[in-house]
Amino acid sequence: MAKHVEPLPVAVLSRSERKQHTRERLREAALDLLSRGQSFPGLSLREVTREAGVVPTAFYRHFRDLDELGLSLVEEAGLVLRRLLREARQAGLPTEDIIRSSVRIYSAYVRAHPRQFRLAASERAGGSPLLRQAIRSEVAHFVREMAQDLRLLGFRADLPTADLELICSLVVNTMLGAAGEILDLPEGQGQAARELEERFVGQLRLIFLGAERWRATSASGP
Amino acid sequence: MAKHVEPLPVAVLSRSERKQHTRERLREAALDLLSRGQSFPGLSLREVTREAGVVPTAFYRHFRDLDELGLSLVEEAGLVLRRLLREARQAGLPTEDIIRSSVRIYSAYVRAHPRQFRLAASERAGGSPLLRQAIRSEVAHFVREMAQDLRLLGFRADLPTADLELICSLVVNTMLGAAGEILDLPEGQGQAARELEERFVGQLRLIFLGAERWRATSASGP
DNA sequence: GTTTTAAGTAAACATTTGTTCACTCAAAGC
DNA sequence: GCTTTGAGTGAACAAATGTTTACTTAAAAC
Repeated sequence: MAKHVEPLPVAVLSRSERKQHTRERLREAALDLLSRGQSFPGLSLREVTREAGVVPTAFYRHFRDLDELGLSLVEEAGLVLRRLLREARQAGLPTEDIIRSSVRIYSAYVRAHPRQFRLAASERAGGSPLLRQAIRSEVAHFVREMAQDLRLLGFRADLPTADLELICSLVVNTMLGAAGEILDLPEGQGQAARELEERFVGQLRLIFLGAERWRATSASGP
Repeated sequence: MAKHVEPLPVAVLSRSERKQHTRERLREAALDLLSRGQSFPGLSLREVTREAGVVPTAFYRHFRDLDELGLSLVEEAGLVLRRLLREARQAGLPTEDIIRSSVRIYSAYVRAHPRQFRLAASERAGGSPLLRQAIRSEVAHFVREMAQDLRLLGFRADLPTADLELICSLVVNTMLGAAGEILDLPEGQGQAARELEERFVGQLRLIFLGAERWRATSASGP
């Protein structure tokens, strides 16, 4: 008749700390379910609370409904994305083959944050209209930052910002598409992973090849 | 006390015709729900049968479960996609600005088959693993056909097929992404639609600019 | 030390879900 | 014409869903 295993030394936590902790558990639970093949509109509130080890009604102490939880997850995914950019910025430009090494780094980063990338990649087009819109807005934000970075790097300094953003938007679309496929690889498929990476490298190369020859659109003049 | 409105002159149909007809109603119902904001994993069997005007149990006379229905929808979407290619082939090359006019045609085609394109665009990354895989396979098929078409048109005749497919895969990714956004436009937003189209045209231009300069990968030699 | 507050619990609810079973009844097969 | 077949019905089920309502109980406020 073991009643209840005390999950953690709980007494040391303040009330608000405890609250934030279960809130986190709920978010984690949803993320786990999502990366276990579920998709967001297929989630149920009770499922999430069950996974979090919490009674269903406790959910309402933290979120109005599942959509609100989802939005907070999207926000976090946006942070993860932008952190990627920041790290890439600090790493500076590698010497040799910049695209290939970027893809390697990106690939590792995706695998290090599978749940956020799966969320971003798979609910970007599917899912509830609310989440979709939120993700689009995060992606747009990311694209703007990336374009700004290209500008700081002096890449195609002659182009107007809108053109740089057009290029970056293409890159990001390709990146997120690749993320979805990377995460679908049945782990340990080294060969398939390498082919995928090869294609990804090729596509980015193609894009930048186009970007180098790109001539400014007429949008900059009256 | 109106019992039941006789929906159609039913007596003239043979048994198998009637069966195929309700099967079609079920598929139509699912497509309608999907393009009304629902996503596939959020669909319920009863919901579909309700929309189709049929009792829930009738569903099992046509499909084992929702996944089977979904697969048949994906198959149809694949047909629609490939029909697009065939029509483009017959239309031949327009004289002036080939990319812009292609985008116009594509855009109209997407709006003419919104449900199939929404399915393809939104369940390609999200949704159930089964549907996702099926859609990926349809898309791959489409990419191969498109590459073959480029070959027949004499575009970059020097490149190996794998490279043409790499290019086409990039194009198709961009196309499907654009389809998702086109369908999300709150109808009547002419300005937004034009901006979207402009970006779409730009990205394709960029891709083909890169494709023209592309140099064959080393994969062709031993 | 007493009172207040609020995170989490427990029970109960009205719906909705997927699936079963036995049934009708009209077309198809003979 | 009689029999067989099978698409669609209707009732019933166990299970799961979202949400409300009243409750415990320990930290926070005084």
